[in-house]
Amino acid sequence: MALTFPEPLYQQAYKELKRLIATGKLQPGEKVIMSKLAEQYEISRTPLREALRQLQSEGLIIQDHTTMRIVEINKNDFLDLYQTRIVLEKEVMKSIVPIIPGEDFFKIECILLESEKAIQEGDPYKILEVNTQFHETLMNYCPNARMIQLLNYVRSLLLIYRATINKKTKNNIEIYREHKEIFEAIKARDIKKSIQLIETHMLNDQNRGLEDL
Amino acid sequence: MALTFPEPLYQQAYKELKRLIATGKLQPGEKVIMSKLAEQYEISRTPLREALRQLQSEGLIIQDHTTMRIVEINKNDFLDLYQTRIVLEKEVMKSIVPIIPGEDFFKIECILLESEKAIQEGDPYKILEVNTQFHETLMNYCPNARMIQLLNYVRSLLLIYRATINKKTKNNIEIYREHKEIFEAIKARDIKKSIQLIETHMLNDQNRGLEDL
DNA sequence: AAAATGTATTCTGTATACAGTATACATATA
DNA sequence: TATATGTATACTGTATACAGAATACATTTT
Repeated sequence: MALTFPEPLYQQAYKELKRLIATGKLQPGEKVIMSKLAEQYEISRTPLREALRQLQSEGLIIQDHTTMRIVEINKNDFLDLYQTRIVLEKEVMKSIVPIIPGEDFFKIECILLESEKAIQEGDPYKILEVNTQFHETLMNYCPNARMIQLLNYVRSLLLIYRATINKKTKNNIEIYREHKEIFEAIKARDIKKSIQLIETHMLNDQNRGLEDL
Repeated sequence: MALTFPEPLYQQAYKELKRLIATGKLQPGEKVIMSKLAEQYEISRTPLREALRQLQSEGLIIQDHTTMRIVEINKNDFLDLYQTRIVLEKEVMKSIVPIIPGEDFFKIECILLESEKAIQEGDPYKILEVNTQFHETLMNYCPNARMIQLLNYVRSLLLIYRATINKKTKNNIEIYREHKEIFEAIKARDIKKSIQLIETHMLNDQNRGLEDL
């Protein structure tokens, strides 16, 4: 039996803080007081600080001389992030369409089915999760690990915005349709169309988000 | 008189470590022993660890269970980074060509003149510096701050490779010519050509680097 | 001599202590 | 009442202490 080691606290703290930001428990612009957080989670400041530094270098937290804050939401930045995301998503799409193994298509079909189910059940948390899964599954076929890393980075920054963006059922159905279309183009190995569809999907996503900023 | 505060140790350490990596003093694959480094720089492990975590989240250092190492050089990764860089550089070029103010052209011309001078003097350190300046100056006209951030990130990872790549005089002249061509296209506000030239320049750069890997 | 075991040493992860800086609040001064 | 000053409190940056875990090396066993 292989013993499993508990994850170090600085990693746990990192994940937890990221979750707090993504779910809006830590609001944009909010002061982050190390000692308070440490006390709250009953860990010392040492591992917590390491977690915060990581978040800082990811741009989720900014430090102004000595006080840390959750990064502010701002429409321009949102647009910048989406513009960047689009460039990367298109390039990723270009690379994956020819190489996704045909026998893996059913996996993606399953995710789409899950998505349909989640929408019918009206479970907003699950919908978000499955949608994320759709993109992540596709993305991971990209042979360029650095491109994936950057895309993940941009997506993680967009989490901050996601926390404040309302989820409407109308949107969820739209998103589902767009995902399905993208998948069809991929299955047909149609690179041009896949790229065009992912771009449209991203622009729609951007506009859906923009309504709430 | 405005008093100036000493930079915190974790930031100083961060910069210093990055420098050590970029100059090859810390070799790719080398073990990073926190306690040794702390002793060497006569600081405690606490701020050092924070610096290391930052470098880790930037991908310059990787941790394998409990041991940290400088990230390994590897041809595939080098190509991945360049592919990513090309995508970003092209997009940046697209956005800056129409908006660089005409009255700023002389600034860029100055950099090119500096470059010429540095080549004649055969000062390899200055050549590198001026070349870097050329790209950074252009880049900073891009209104998308996030795109710049990502590009900086990719370029900072490429530093690891730069530390091991030989600089040949022949290359420097080639690079200078390519820069000059790019600048001419920008001055002519020729977006298509500028994009095409930056792509060629990047591919050449990649191949010049590849020779030494 | 090779494999297994025990032991010392090194290193990491974490908590805590302490100094110095910033902030907040009360009190004094105009 | 508004501004300045003093003082307590809170917070950060850094060093250090200590408990495991990993590693290296010596000793025993086969």
